[in-house]
Amino acid sequence: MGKPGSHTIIQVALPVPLRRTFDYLPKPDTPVNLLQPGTRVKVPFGKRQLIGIIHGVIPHSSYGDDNLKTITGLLDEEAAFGDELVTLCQWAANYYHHPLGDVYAHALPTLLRNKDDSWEEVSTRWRLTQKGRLIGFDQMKRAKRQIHALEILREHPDGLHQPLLKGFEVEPATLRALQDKGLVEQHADRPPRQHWWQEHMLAESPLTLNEEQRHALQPIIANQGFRPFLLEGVTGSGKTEVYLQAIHHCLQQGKQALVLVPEIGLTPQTLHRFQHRFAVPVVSFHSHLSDRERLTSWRKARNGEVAIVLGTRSALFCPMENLGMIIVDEEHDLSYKQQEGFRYNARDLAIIRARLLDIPVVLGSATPTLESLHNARSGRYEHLTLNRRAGKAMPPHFRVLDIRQKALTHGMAPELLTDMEARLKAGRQVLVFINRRGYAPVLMCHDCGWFKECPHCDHRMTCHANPAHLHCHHCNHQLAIPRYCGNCKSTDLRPIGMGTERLEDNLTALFPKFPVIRIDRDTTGRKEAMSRHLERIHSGEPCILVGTQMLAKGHHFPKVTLVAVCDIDAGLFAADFRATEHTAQLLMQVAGRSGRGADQGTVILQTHQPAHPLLQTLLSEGYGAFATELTNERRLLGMPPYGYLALLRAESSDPRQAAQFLNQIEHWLQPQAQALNVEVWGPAPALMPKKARRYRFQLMLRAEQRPALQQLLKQAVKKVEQDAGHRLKWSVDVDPVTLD
DNA sequence: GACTCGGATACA
DNA sequence: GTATCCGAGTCG
Repeated sequence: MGKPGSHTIIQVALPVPLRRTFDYLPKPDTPVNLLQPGTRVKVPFGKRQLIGIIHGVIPHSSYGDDNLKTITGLLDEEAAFGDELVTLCQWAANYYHHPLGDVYAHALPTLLRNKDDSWEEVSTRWRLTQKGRLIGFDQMKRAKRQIHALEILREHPDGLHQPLLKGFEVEPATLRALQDKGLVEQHADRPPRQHWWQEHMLAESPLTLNEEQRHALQPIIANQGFRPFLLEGVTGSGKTEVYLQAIHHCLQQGKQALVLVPEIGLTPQTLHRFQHRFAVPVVSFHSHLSDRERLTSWRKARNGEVAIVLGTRSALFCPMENLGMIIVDEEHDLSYKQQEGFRYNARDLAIIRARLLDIPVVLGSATPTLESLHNARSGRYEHLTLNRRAGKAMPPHFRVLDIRQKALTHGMAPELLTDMEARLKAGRQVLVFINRRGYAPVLMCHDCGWFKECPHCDHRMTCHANPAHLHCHHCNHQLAIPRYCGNCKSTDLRPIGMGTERLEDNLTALFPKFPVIRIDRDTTGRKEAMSRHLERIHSGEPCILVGTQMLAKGHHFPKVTLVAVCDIDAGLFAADFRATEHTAQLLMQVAGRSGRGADQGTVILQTHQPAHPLLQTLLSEGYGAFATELTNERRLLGMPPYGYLALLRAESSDPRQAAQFLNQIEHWLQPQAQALNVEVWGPAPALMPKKARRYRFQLMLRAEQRPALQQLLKQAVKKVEQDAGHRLKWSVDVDPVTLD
């Protein structure tokens, strides 16, 4: 065990927006083998003390060995990250062109990022010293409390924890006094780790798989080593059962499993399903946990105390002692991509992590992204399909309802209302989907057409009724409802268009005998609110569910036999080139909510574009054919999956500064871009040019090959880092999922 | 990102 | 002469 000599320099990655590491000297007596990459250290940085991560150990610093400061201390005896996570973070920092220290910071639970306590669970016990065991009480004079404490501790030779001692009426002050006399001492010990492994893993017997499911499961469990699978299964085809059995197989090999789910897909039901199936411990890992809870889950996963981690995006970085399989459910879901700061895609990093560990990874979806389908069709992923709904459930029946020239009641055609009424009277439930929160998307002056725009964004304010106010959904700005027009002073202001709140009101008026349950971000703000709604729905009473895409994900409503999509048209003509893909995915998701019980479900789509080719292909030939068509379109445009994109965004409070800056970058970049065969477009205003008082512009980079794009990005980021002033906020987005 | 420094500006 | 704001530079 060597001591650090003059040839030991530690490179530390710090949580600052700088794309380099900083060199430090270790403390003189630190054993070199403790200086492992991934270990947390506290270091002086300017006037501050920061927590950083050891990146590596080198013999000499290019900064000059004599110019270095010495670290304040090592925080962990064992690296917080395992080797594979260190490599994963480095890979990600490199690929997403994000500062390494910040990547590490994202991968650590908050408590470890900001506090310098150890991640090891250490509890201290008070116990007697040799002197304390031998001392006679007559020597203690009048210290009655101290004698009492010594008596208690003599009865407990292994020592006692502070809280227990409190129960024996021993105060901390007394203990400290005894400690000063050398009669008692604190002894740190680690509670014994309870390893998850046990003979019987299952708490309930697995369902019997149908032939399709068996065919899908077989290659996953037969596989040794790294292999990505795309499990494409229509809603209700029993993907989860395949996951569960694949995981069971993995556990039997003595290995843990990591399951990623979308942000709003991690319902208590999902967790319960896993916990009911397995007798071994399952923990969840998501943003609703407190910092302390997150640390506990993290530690248990790291120590091998749990068999399965079920979590959202950030769970990808959960250290696991012996990970054997990763599953990414609903892989098309946008929430896998972080949309600010470190803009990573957890689905893509899951593939990388699996490759580093040489284990299988399963991406599952009813509506895979074009990228994943492309990878599957080209053989990079193994393509597994489930086309039949499991059990008795039948595929839903789609009906396109042409609403051109039709008289609509609150945006709903007469046929739709008749159908709804019939189903409700037959004791069924109906789901009405509308992807707009609030009462109405705009409050407009009937005399002159004026409406209130958000003072900070290029966007109209959404009208909310309960409580009554105007709300900007982009920057959260809120205002009272104006009493008269800001232009002509007329008092005739009218809500135009339909949101969930208004639809709820209207449906309550139309169907007074049936409850209307609205589910959107505004009605599920509190933790229990959602589960209360869900309980009511699952009680099975006939009712109408009104909601946004929150309703579309992960839930199972056996009594719903009709799903109505009020307005699909908006999604068909959005500016973002991925909008049609996302609309189709959402549509299939919503449709999947119906008829999951024994009755066949119906999906009614109201549209002014009944002949729209997307709708035609999607409904008559299914998602696969639709995806093929859209992929061919993308091929002609050179867009993903036939090309790779990156965005260089910049925003400033000055309307011109960001555009000018990007213009400069674009000029500087152009010659190199041409040499690398990368196209640089822009700068163009972002889809929402003004958001939260800032003016936003972006450069788009497109390449046929990833390496060329990466190489250009590297140069671009270096240049931007050099040139961008402090007033300018900028970011890189590799493989953006939205252009906004 | 947090912090310091120094020059420019404002004010008594 | 002193207080204050802002941009630039630095962090090992």
